[in-house]
Amino acid sequence: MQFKKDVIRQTIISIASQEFINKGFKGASMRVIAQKTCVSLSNIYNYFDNKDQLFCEVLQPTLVAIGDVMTKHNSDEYLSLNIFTSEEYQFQNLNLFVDLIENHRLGLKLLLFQASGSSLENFCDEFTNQYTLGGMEYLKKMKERYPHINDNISEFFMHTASAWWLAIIGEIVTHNLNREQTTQFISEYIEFGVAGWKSVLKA
Amino acid sequence: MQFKKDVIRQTIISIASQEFINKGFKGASMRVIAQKTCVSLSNIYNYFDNKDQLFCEVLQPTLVAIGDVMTKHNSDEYLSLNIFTSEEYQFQNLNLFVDLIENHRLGLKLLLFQASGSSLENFCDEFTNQYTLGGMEYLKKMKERYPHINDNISEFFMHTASAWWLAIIGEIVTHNLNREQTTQFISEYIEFGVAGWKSVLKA
Amino acid sequence: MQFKKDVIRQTIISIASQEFINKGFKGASMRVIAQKTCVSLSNIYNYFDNKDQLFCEVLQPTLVAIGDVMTKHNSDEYLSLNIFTSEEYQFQNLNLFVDLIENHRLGLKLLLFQASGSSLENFCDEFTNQYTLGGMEYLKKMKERYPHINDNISEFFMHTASAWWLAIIGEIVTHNLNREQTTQFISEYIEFGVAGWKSVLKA
Amino acid sequence: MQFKKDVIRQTIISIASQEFINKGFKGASMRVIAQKTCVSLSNIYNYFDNKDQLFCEVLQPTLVAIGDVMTKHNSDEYLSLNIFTSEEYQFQNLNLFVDLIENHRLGLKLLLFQASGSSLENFCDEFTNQYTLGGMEYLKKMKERYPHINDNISEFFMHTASAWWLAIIGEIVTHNLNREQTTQFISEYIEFGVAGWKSVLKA
DNA sequence: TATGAATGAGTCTTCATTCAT
DNA sequence: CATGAATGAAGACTCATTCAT
Repeated sequence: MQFKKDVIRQTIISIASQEFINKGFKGASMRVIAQKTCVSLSNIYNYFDNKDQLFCEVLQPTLVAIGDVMTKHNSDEYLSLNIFTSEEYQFQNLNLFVDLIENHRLGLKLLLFQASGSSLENFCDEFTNQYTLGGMEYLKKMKERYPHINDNISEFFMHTASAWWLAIIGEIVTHNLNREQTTQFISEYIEFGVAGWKSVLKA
Repeated sequence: MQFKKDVIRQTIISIASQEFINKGFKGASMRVIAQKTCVSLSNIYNYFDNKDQLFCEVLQPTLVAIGDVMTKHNSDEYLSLNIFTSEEYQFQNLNLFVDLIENHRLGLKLLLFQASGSSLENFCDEFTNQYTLGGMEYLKKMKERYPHINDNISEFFMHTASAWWLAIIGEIVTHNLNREQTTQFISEYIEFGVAGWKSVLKA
Repeated sequence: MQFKKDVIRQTIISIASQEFINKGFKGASMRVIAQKTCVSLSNIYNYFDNKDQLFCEVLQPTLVAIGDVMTKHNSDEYLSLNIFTSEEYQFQNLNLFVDLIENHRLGLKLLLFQASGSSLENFCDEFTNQYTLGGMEYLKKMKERYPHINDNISEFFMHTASAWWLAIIGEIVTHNLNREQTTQFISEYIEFGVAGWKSVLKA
Repeated sequence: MQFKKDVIRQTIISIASQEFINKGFKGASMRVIAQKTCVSLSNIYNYFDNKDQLFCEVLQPTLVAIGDVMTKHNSDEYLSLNIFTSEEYQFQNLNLFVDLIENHRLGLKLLLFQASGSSLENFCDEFTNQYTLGGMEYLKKMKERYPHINDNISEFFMHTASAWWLAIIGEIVTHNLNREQTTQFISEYIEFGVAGWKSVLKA
């Protein structure tokens, strides 16, 4: 029973995911999702409270994964100037993002381009803002540890840099680059970014 | 009279544009557009056949501008190896895009992120495909004119390169970079691209 | 087991009662009742056939009590002119109603104001009609026993007199008068009514 | 055109009124109202924003009439002890209420018994509260003008007295008393009330 | 040109109820 | 006895669009 329930639940999520991808949050229809899942429309509401919650449920793994990446990315072990020279750091950071994209391609697509109208429609903006704040914090700590660096960075610049990452991800996801392509793509961007920051921080 | 008609028409387009930007094609409501324009709902249909056509009309200047850029970009005057070395070319090409973005920020935003559900929802894909074909054509002509270059370029590579531009534009548009920022941004990318192509074409 | 079953049954009835009071028959939801009772929705249907029956079950004690009052009220012991003079009668009659209201405040509220949509929605009307018929019967018997009274009473008048009582009850119940207030209230009305009937019957 | 619109509007209101009377606010269905009006469901929403607003619109004349009665009832001309002795006052006051009931029988029924679930469901309570406050004010002014009266009246008593009137109205309306019956009914109550207040105020 | 009226299909969601387990 | 799953009908309401005037 519980088994079957889980199966149906997953089926709904899966079908809904496709519908949301194809039609967007607004354009997707609960009726159609029900029909394609071969489930009565009302029965969907035994599994999910409403359309928005279904959408969030579809995106939950993606959101969790993003949270994980952010947590690791902001962890103390990165708090060193090695950021700009250590190949190891670059590699880890690279894999972090590549894995995220590889495993949550659809979710990221949804989140970035198809969430309009849902409660997650501002996720990207909020994410960028948080990421920006985190970046400013990080900068402050860096300055404490390495007093010679230039920390005169505008919040706007930081914001743009944050938005940058989302844009990169959006691009990769939009054009269905495979792992290899993604890796190369991102590694180039990391190179680019590291060089940029080095220059800016005068580190 | 004709004057007034045009004014109304433009007002509708203007308001509709805002609505589409804020709510997306699906989320925007003809009723709301009518109310905000202080025009009767049915009267809108004297100016535009239907919602989709209104959306297209909103985007027409943008589509035209994109077409122009493409035309110039593919015109014969660029059909020379100067592409990779001439600074003048780079500058022209750069301004072409910067102008496009500057003048059609909203339209591009609409086209790239809010067209889901409309007849233009596949515009980006189609555009990329066409651009890819155009690129392959261009490559062939180049090979005819400069036999020593390497034209062994996969269509996939060309496709990615095409998608690339749209992504860049999307990014700039999403984050509301101003002209100066945009210029710097794109010029860096052009540098990047030119170098890339030079290397790939062994030119 | 039977014990537990009864407990659950009573719990459902109790919760349902509150829901019906707050939302009315139509507005109350079986789902909500189930949730508040911490019982699965479908299990309610092991105890009650349907929403309407649950509603009736909630009201059963009230209906029984009303029936009792009516039975006593119409019993032979009252079949005497003492009705109009005996203080004892008045007192009994008074207590009958006060007890009814005291013990079935919620039920009466439900019956009078929240039964719309249920099979009991016409209870008050039917009750009034029956009460009217009973009154006419009573009048006939009285005439047989006390030929000198005037029995030329229209059914309409009797009907109004019947409706009267329900209205009084409704009022008391609506405004949550306590026992003391209720007693005074009703006793005044009884006084009023007795005087009225005395005059009408020329008794 | 405007004529037809008004006709339809009134038809909808009329049909809706019946439906609300028969089924209550919750029980009435917009679909059914549309069908009975021979109007498409969606067209109703060209006339009324939503079900609740339709309900309020149905009740508007009644609400206005109630407001008028209250205004007159609280006007300064009544601010005299004549209240308890003048036959003229009693007559005016009587007619005020009888007219209200005569002209707004259905509306009052709706308001008193069928508004559950609508935004007017608390109208009676609020009305009673306001009426109570007004009564206390009135009492104060009376005391200023006629210092010998007893103004030691609890707000609860005043509240009950206020609720009283609504109950009376409810009763008359519920049992469809005609004008003559209503007049007698209310005149009796006025007599009752005047006597009561005289006694309480020791006036 | 402009509009108010009208519509049918559609939206998401909730309903009371049933059934297999 | 209890439940989770399922359902069809219905809920209010919105949609883009049409049409007569």
